[in-house]
Amino acid sequence: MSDIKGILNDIIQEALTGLCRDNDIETNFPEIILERPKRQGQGDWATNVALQMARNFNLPPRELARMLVERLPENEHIQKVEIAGPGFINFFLTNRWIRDIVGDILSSNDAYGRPDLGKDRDVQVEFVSANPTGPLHVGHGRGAAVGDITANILSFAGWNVQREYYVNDAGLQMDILGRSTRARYFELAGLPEKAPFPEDGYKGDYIYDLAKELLEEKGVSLLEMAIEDSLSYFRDYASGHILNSIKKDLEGFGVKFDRWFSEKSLYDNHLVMQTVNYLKDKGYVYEEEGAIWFRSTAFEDEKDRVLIRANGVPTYFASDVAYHKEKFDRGFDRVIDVWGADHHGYIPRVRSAIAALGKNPDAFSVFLIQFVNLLRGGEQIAMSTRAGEFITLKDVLDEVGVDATRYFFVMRRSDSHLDFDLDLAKRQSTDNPVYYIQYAHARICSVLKEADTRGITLNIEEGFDEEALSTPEEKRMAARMSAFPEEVEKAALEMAPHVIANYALELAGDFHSFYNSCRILGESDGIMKARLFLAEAAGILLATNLRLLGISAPERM
RNA sequence: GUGCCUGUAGCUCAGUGGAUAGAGCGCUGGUCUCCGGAACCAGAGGUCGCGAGUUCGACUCUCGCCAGGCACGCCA
Repeated sequence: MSDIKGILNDIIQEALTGLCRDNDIETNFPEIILERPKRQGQGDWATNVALQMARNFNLPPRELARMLVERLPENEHIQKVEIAGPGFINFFLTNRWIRDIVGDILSSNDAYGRPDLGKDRDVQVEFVSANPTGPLHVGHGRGAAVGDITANILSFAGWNVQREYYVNDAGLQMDILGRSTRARYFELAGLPEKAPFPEDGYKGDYIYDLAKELLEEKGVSLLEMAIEDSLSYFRDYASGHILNSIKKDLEGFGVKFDRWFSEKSLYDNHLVMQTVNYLKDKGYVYEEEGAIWFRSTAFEDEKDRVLIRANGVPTYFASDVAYHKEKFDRGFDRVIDVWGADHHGYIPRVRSAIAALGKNPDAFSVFLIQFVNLLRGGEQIAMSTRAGEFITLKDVLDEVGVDATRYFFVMRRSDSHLDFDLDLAKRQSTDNPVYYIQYAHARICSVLKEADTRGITLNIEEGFDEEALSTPEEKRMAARMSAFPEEVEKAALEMAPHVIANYALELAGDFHSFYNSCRILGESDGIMKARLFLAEAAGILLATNLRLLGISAPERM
């Protein structure tokens, strides 16, 4: 491996330690910070260590920098070292690192840049988890994309990832769904007065569709059914069908879950009551005004929470506590929930419950997803879930396609609002970042293919002349490629898929600049091969990024 | 009222203690005899919401304001 940063770090460390010893200064100095200067003329790498240490030495930073530079040993990677600005030390490298980085990428291929953060530990990512009471809307789509891509990144980073969807198929909402469907069925059968539509019912057209299906399948036979039987029949029929279409939508979006976990199963297996009793045994439960409370204020919540209502019905929170106990009992080292940002107030009580259950709340993290603002031609599209008027995920997928939809959902930090412009997303032009990235990949494939048809053979084992790569565009792209391991590590640690989305866009931009200013085929053999290897490495990296994003990497467009 | 998130170029956003704050779109002006012009280059455009503080150094950390969003149920 070529770890130029590590090499520089060692050299500086050594010089600094020596300098400290000679001057009777403590050698427990802070970590040496090395970064890539943004500006040209400031070298390939730079350190501010002289600025940080100047006080310890009681010297002006520039003077300390000079003393440090004098002590730096010769190294094949280093061309020259300069002191700049207030006391930065800038390193100008020989081209050796470019050969190393390109060689690494070509030999590691799609494994290049894999950080071993997970060390094969188990992590569960639970996301989407929309109630089966209606189709997935755009907000769920963002959660789906963020969850799925985060899972991809964690998996790439060495975690053993399980994707799970929590199905809220128990409770009051299900009954309302059943009554809504039943009311529409009676309405279509011409008897609306016999089953009035519930006040808080689901008004979307999809309920009519379900009722129509039932009329076609079962005729009017359900009109005669006793009310208790018919309610559960309509409820199960509606939730079952809606869940199926949710599964189909997600599949069409390229999102595949390892497990669909039913809330109802928690009740069927008595896990909810067992969990409440467990907390009771530990002394975190008390009764007041007829309800059973969890003493979450013993941990980090601002008020205690009801587990069992006065009417004997458990709250949603009760089953959620049971669910999280179940998750940890399955042995995950980390548990990640992806929620809509409107649920943020819920975090302290769940963390409290996890702590009360004797689990480590720091092994649990919640990933909040902010709202999506859907635009068309710059104008916001008005939506109302209550009135059943909203754009569904499927609508968006049908209109703009999977690749662009996935990209747009993760191009911004998850905790900030997202403007999603449908017109921009489906535009197949330079404005659209997805096509920009895919186009770079296709171009690379095209050049490599053209090289092949011209009978040019490439074998990285034979190496190439890195001195043939001399333009700023080539170095810029190579530097970007060498930064990929840090970027993917950052994306994994911070669970930040937008880091990958941005990186891919920047690398694509570097490639387009390079391609435009550097002729490849037809140049002298040394230059041509060096550039072909460079392009091939960029292609591998673009493909890796697109794979992490779950976006296709076309060879032709 | 309390808590959380956000405030950076005309617009949408990157940037979690370093040098002259970046990118895309939009605007202005350029670039192909040639490997894919769905591309590239250049220019204009900023009191980083406001004000203090910490620091050699602050868009970044702390505190206080201002503005927008969200949450504060025996709803889910």
